[in-house]
Amino acid sequence: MRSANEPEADDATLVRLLRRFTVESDQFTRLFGDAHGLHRTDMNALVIVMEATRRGEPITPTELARALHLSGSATTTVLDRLVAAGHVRRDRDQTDRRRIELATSPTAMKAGERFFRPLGVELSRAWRDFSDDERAVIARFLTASIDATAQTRARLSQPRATAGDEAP
Amino acid sequence: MRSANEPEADDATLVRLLRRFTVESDQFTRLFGDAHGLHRTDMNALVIVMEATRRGEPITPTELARALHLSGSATTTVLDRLVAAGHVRRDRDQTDRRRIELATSPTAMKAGERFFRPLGVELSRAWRDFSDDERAVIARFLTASIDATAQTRARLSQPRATAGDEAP
DNA sequence: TTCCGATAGTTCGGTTTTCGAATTTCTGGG
DNA sequence: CCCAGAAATTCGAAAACCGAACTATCGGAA
Repeated sequence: MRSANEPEADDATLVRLLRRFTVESDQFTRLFGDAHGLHRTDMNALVIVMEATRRGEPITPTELARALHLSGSATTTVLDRLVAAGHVRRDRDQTDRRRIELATSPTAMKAGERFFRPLGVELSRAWRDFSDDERAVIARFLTASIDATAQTRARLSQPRATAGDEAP
Repeated sequence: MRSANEPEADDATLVRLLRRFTVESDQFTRLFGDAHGLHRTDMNALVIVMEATRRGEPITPTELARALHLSGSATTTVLDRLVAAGHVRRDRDQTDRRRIELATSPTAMKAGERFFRPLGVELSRAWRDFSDDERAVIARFLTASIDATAQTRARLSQPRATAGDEAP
């Protein structure tokens, strides 16, 4: 289709574009936080709890702490803020009464949807001209990039053996 | 090329993949911060200063504060930390002696390159099978997504007129 | 059953980050 | 020369975060 007339997209260009997208995306979510009196950590926590709620697998404070790379005590205060603001509810697990299941309130869910809807609409508009084949290419690209990043991170965070042996 | 046998990539799927990439990318940079005793804000600041230095357009503390969405005083202490750690240098502008130009030290630059090199290598490996045409599609997709996000953000942060009029 | 170690979550005191309000130094015009 | 404004910093005060101690609960073992 379009080999000439198109700016060449070498590896460095793709990296640059991905970086620009991540910072732009970050700025957008920060806008939501500013509009609702939530700073970065609260935003991240709310998104994670929302995602878990929507998926039907409610998250616990300990799991949230791990996801946020935050201490347990700091996570408690984060949840205190979110609960005080009416965005999150703490539900005790009845089978194991030590555990607590976090749930997002319907109002917070609605607020989030209302805020992110315009972005979804605009993205859909920006993507409407991509064919199924092109979408498949893009999905393949993103999946490969995610896997490469996760794999490199796992390798760098676990500099166990340099080669060969695995099992004890 | 590949219409069947490929998982369908509708809008929701692409959004999900983009989100997964941003969080994965975030985790990776956080790993660098942990390895060098830098928390989130210091990392962000260092990356911004690095980018400006590499581009040959050194950034000032005020611009950095705006980029970080941070107050001026907080930015000063961030810079104090980065300077104390030997990562950043403050150079007074000679033509306007009020201003200060930030510059990253060569050691910090090298450390950053050494750390992010493995990721670049892995990404290049993950992307090596994409043709020039496919890369063009991906670049077009990313550019469109960046523009859509930036445009939506600008619109939501400036709810001036609902329709029609622009110029005074 | 009762006891004990482990687990989930919170509370508490202390350190680090961030902010808003001065303060200092410098520029550019009137 | 003088003054409004800009750039960066300093100075308390408020907020976020952490590590350790604490409470409540579960799951077995004696």
